[in-house]
Amino acid sequence: MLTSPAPANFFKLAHSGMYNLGHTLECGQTFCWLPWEKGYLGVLGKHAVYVKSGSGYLAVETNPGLDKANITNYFQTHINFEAVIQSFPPQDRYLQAAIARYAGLRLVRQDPWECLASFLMSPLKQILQIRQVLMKLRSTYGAPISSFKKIGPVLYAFPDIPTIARCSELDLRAMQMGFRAKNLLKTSRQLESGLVDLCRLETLPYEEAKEQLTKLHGVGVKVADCVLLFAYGKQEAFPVDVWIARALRKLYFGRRKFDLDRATQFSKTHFGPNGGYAQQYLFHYVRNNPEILE
DNA sequence: CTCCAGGCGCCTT
DNA sequence: AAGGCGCATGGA
Repeated sequence: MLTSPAPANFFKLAHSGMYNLGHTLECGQTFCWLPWEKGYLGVLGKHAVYVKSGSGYLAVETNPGLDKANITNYFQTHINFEAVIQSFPPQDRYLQAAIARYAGLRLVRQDPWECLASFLMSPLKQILQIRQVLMKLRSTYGAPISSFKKIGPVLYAFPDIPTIARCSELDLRAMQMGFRAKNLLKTSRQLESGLVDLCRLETLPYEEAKEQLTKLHGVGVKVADCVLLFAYGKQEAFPVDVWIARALRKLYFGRRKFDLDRATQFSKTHFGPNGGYAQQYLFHYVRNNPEILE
């Protein structure tokens, strides 16, 4: 019997406000989407996904197994995006410039384990290298996925916690992750032992969820904030990395004393409860226009 | 060649 | 409590 191409399901996700897929999928919140034809090719759970922009909607093509709720949850097409943008201080010319330049950059809602493992790779590594490490991890330890695209890259699911936990540190180092191998391995084993329950964090307020995440080896406040923002939708999470620290210092603090606590406090009073969204705009803005910080 | 990358844990004072 | 230091690897 001849194998026919895997069937595909189609979804149309309407959204209000702008939605720029390029800015959204290449701003550094996620690492494994591939530009493909006129959209992006990626994986949600165990399923291949192809997404492209329409006028006022996202057109999504998947192989069977994902329903519309799964996909909507990832792309967050249901949120009131205009309200988020309008919650920011109108007199902040830097943030407003970032919002204008990268209009339609959205936060998505990632799988917590994949997001956590991804940002465990981030310390002292460039985004390009993070992508490469994660792609190699997927193709080595992830389950291959049948794509509905006749021609295209082979896709792999993100390896689950037990799969990583069974690896040795040397196995993981072979993925070029260097000293981060121990952090990923130890965290996977801590999660398997039940030290932290990633599912339960969904129900906890921001501060308590952060306390849980930072119990994991290799997870400090920055990585925890990324996971809280990008996987749990805690929009008050404000990850302070080298770029954001530079931006805040240069653009907002002037000669005032700067440290992590002051930065966090500033994010609350200046940007408000959607500070994480502002952070991602500023991050993408200064990273792509570093002359702003000169 | 040197410098730096979406930091963190651990060790000193 | 606060500050210093090493860490793997590769791109610029």
